[in-house]
Amino acid sequence: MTPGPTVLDRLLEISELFQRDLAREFSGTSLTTARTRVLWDLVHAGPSTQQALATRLEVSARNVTGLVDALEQAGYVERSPHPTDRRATLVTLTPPAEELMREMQRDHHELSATLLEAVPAADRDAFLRGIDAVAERLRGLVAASGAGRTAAPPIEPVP
Amino acid sequence: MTPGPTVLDRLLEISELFQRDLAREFSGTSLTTARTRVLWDLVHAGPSTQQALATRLEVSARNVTGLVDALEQAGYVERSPHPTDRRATLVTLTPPAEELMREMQRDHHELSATLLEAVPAADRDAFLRGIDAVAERLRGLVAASGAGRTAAPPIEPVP
DNA sequence: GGTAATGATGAAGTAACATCACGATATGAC
DNA sequence: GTCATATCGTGATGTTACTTCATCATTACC
Repeated sequence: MTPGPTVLDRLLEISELFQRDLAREFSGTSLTTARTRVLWDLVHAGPSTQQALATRLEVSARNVTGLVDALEQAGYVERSPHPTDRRATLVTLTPPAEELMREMQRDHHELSATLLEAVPAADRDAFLRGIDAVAERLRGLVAASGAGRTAAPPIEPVP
Repeated sequence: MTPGPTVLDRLLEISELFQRDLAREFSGTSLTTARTRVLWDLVHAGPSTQQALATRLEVSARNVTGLVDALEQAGYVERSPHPTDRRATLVTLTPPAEELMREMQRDHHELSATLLEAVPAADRDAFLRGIDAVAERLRGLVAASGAGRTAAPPIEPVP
């Protein structure tokens, strides 16, 4: 039906471009996508136990230990004993990391604006509605366990 | 300025949902995102040397060796000697893998249609123009080496 | 016909995950 | 109070996706 690239193609391309850009920005520093997710979460949630981080980031607690290890060693984050629970550790952003995150947020908004500027003024409202609609639909599909498959290998040839 | 989630937020969310869906579809099979990229490329490019795959997928030749190893073992792909260059190996999709890829393409188009259906009919044209515009702008930013940073850590605190 | 580029792979290393086992602590039942 | 049980962090171990570097064919060039 659709001749050229489909919506999906475009969206996937955009995804890929984001990842590529992200990765390149970090190359050279000790930051990575996964570690930055931790920082980003701490900005929004404030000092947290590793367990809380694991839950919110939807990764194993063991993995968080490793990520925090790296972030702590690079000075982005500090571990301190939890005031009431002696099993737990509180992870907190260091001041330089907080400053860095503020900068990231500025860049984030700036890029958002730049991207929106690229779409013709007359189309903007419709575009925003469209994005929201697509995001919501996709959210629904993903939640509905596999209803929406980006691609699906139902058979395993010659296993 | 913008109160709720920005365009960027939405786009990033969509990226994440895609990845999540993809990964879940593959869980249980021996397919992964990276391996599927190889299959996908072979569909479009036909039988290829590993070198060609490495170039097109923008990964190291060594990595391709590993990916093809896994795909070959699972029966998705076959290695054969290159007819004229005895150094090279030709990688070809097996018939079951070809069938699988056809199915994936069908699903791909179907999902694309489903997503587009989610946006109000009156907004569709503007939405498509918007997506294209954003993709192009982003492509430009990424190409212009770091002009568009999704996030940027210019300093390395306490290294 | 000898040197240089090229194709695939072994070796070794990193990052992001996962699971499992374990020790330290909290908590809730009795 | 005490004791079983659940929870928090981490060591050990394994997988996947990558990388670079070295090696070994083979091919291409002068």
